[in-house]
Amino acid sequence: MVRIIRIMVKEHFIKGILTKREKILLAAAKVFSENGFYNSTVTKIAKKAGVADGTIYIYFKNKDDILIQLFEESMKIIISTLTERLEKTDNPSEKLKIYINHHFELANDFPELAEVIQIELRQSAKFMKEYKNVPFLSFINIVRDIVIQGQEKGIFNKNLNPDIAKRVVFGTLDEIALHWILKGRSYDLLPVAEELHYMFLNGILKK
Amino acid sequence: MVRIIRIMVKEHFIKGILTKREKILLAAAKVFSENGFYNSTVTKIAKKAGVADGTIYIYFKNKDDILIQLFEESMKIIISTLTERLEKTDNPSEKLKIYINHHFELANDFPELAEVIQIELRQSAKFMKEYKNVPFLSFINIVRDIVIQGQEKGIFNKNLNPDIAKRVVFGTLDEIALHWILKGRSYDLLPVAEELHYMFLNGILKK
Amino acid sequence: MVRIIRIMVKEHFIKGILTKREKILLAAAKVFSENGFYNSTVTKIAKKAGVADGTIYIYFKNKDDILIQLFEESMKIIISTLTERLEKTDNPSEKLKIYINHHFELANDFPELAEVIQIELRQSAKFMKEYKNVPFLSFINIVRDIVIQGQEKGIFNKNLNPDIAKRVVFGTLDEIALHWILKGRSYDLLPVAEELHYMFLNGILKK
Amino acid sequence: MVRIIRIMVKEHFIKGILTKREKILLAAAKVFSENGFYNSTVTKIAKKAGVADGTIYIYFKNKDDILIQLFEESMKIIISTLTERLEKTDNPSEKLKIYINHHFELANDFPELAEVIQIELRQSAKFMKEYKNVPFLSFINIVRDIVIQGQEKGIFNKNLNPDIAKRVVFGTLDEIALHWILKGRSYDLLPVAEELHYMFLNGILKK
DNA sequence: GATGAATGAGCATTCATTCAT
DNA sequence: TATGAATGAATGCTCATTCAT
Repeated sequence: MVRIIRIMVKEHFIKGILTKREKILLAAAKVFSENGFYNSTVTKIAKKAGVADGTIYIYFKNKDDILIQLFEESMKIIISTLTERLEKTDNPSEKLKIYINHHFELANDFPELAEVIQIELRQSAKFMKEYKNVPFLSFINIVRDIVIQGQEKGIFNKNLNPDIAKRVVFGTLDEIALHWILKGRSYDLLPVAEELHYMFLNGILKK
Repeated sequence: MVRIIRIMVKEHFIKGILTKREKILLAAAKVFSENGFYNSTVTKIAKKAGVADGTIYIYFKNKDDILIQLFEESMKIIISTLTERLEKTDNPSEKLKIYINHHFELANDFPELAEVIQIELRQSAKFMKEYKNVPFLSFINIVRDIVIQGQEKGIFNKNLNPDIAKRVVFGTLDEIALHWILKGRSYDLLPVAEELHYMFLNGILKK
Repeated sequence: MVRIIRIMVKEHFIKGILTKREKILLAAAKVFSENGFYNSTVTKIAKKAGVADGTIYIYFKNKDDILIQLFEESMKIIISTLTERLEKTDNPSEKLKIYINHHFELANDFPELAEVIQIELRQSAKFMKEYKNVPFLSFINIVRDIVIQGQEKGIFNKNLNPDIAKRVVFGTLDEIALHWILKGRSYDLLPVAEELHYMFLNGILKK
Repeated sequence: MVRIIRIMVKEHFIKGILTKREKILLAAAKVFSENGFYNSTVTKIAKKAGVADGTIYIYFKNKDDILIQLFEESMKIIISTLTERLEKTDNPSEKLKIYINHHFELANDFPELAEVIQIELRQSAKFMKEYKNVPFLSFINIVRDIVIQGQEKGIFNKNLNPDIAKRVVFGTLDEIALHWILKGRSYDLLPVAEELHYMFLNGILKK
C-alpha cells in the first residue's frame, strides 16, 4: 500500500501529461541539485525543461519564486502522503517509525528534490527574508504532534519538550539524508532507519 | 576555567592588534552571515574590514577562498578548545555534555561564524566540489569517539553504530543552533542543552 | 570593373541592412584602430555599435574573438575579390601589379581594417597562441603562387626562392601601407605602387 | 672583427656588473617578448630582474617608459655598431649586404629584443601618440643614405625614390626576421640574406 | 500563451602606481 | 636608494529579466 502511494506521488510528477509549469519545476529541481541555486541559470532550467527562457516568467515571478514554488509544491504532496500514512496507526512509536521511513523514502525517490530542500532552502532563510517557511513548519510539527500524542497516551516521557524533540528527530534525519545523498546514495538507509527509531526511543545508554 | 578559555578564543579574534588578514576574515564572517555568501560582495567585505578591494586578494586566492579559510581558521580553534575541555573528564556522558555546551556556546559567542558555518558551508559541498571538508570531519568524529569510548566502558549500548549516533548528535545540535540564531537568539539555550543531553542518553520513551 | 567590385565589397559592409553582428564588427574595427586592441573596451565597441554590452557576447565568445572574427571575415572577402581580379590575366608581372594595387586599395578603402590587421593581428601571434592564422597564409601565398607561375613561364628568375620572394613583396607592402596610414594618408599611393612594381621586377641596380 | 663587435654589444648587456636599470631593461625584454607588452606585469618584470616593484619606478616613469627606454637604449647600440661596420666599405652594394646581415644578426643574438621591437613597438605608434620614434627613423634612414650614395656613385638606378627603397628593404627584413623568430628560429638566415641581397639589387625578373 | 534576442546593472578580479618604512 | 604592502580605478563578462513578435 505504502508503495502504491509512493508510486502515485512519483507518477504525479513524472507520468501524465506534464504541464509546462510542472516541466519547469522538475527541471529546476535537477538543475538546482546539480549546481546549487546560485550557480543555476534560468537559461539552463529553461533548456532542460524544453521551454524558452521567457516562458518561465509566465509561470514564476522570478528565479527565487521557482525555488519557493518547487518547495511548496513538494511539501504539499509530501505532507499529504505522510498524513495519509500516519492515519494507518494510532501508535505514536509506530508513527515515528513511519515518519522516519517516509523521510528516507523521499530522499531515495526524489534525491534532487531532497537535496534542494535541504541545502538550498536552508540558505533561503537568509536571502528571502520575506519568505516565511510555513510548509516546513507544518512538516516538522508533525513530529511534535506525534510526541505530544505519545505523551498523552503515557508512552513518551512527559517531561520532554516536544518542540525540542521534534528538532532532534528532524535535525537527525536531515543530517543523515544529506550525508547519504552527498555520499552518492551508496549505502542502505533501511537499517539506519531501524537504528534511529531505537535511538530516539531509548537513547544511547546501555539498559 | 571554561569561561576563561572561551574568552581567550574570543580575544584571539577581537582584541589584540588584528592583522589585516584577520580583519578581513572577521568582516567576511559578518557580511556572509548578513547576506549569505552569494549576496556578499568582495567590496562589501573590504569596506567592512577597512581595506581596499585589492588587499583581499593579497591574502586570499578568491572569494571562495575567504569562506574556506574562514572555516578552517575557526575549526582549528574550535576543535582545539573543545579537545582541551574534553580532557577534563573521562566520563563519556560528561563528555557528551561538554560537546553539547561547547556547540551552543559557539553559537552564542560567534553567531555570525556559526551561521556561516552552518548555512553557507553546507552549500559549499555543492559548489566547491574539490574542497574536502576535513576539519568538519574531525569535529563530528569527536562525537563518534565519545560514543565508542562509552561503549568500551560499558556505559553506552554496544549495539549502536557510533557513526549513526554521531550524526544524531551533530544533526540535532546543528538544527537547534541554526533555529536559535535565525530566531534572533531570543531564548536560553542552557535548559535546551540539559534536555538534549537527557534525550540522547535515554530517548523519549517513558521509563 | 575592378572599381565596381571594390564598391560592392564596401557596400557589403556599409550599406544594406546591417545585422547586429556586422554592426559590432564594424564598430570594433573603428575602435580597435583608434585605440589599439588592448586600450579598446567592450563597452566602447558596444556603444559605437549601438548595442548593449551583453549583446556582444551573443555573437562573440569574448573580446579576442571579435578581433579574430573581424580578421577572418575581412580576409574572406579580401581574398575572394583579389582572386577574382587575378583571374583577369595570365601575365605574372601583371598579376603582381594587381596584387600591389589591391593591397593599397584595401588600405585606402578600409583604413581602420587595414590598421587593425597590420598592427593588432601581428601582436595576436603572441597572445593568441592557439590561433593559427590560416587566412593570412592564404593571402601571402598568393604572391608565392604568382612567383612560381612566373618562374614556370620563364619570366621570373628560377633561382629565387618563392617563399622568400613572397615575404619581400608582402613585407614591403605591409610596411608602406602602415606608414601611409600612420602618416594620415597624406600622399598618393598610386605612383608608389608603380615604383614598387618596377623595383620588385628589376631591383635597384642601374641597368 | 664583426664578431668581436657583436660580442661586445652582447657583453655590454650581459656581462659586467649590470646596473639595476640594466637588469630591469633586460628582464623587461624577456618578459615583453614572452607575453607581449600588455600581458606583461610590472611585478613579473621586477621579479625577473630581482628587484622590488617599486624600484622600477625609480628608474622609469611608468610601464610605457620601460618599453621606450628599452627601445632607445637598444637602438643607440644597434645604430652605433651598424654605423661602425658600414664605415669599413665605400661600396653601396656591400653596405646593403652589411645592413641585411646586421639586421639578421640582431634577430639571432637578441631574439627577445628583436621580437619586442618588431611586435610591440609597432603597436606603440597607437598608444604612445606622443612618442615620436626618432631612433627608428635614424635606423631606417641608413638604408636611404646607402641608396642615395649608390645613386650618386652611378651604381643604383637614379629614378628610384630612396624613401620607397628604404621601406622595401626594411619591410622585407622586418617581415622575414619576425617570421623566423615566430617559427622558433628553425632555419638558417645566412642563405636568406644572400638571396635578399641579390633580389634587392636585381629584382625577380629573369635576366 | 510562447519565444529568445536584447538588455544593462552588477561583480570578481587585476595591476599600474604610490608611499611609509 | 630600495622595498613591497596597499591601493582602487578599471574592465571583461554574466545572467535575471523584459518585450516585440
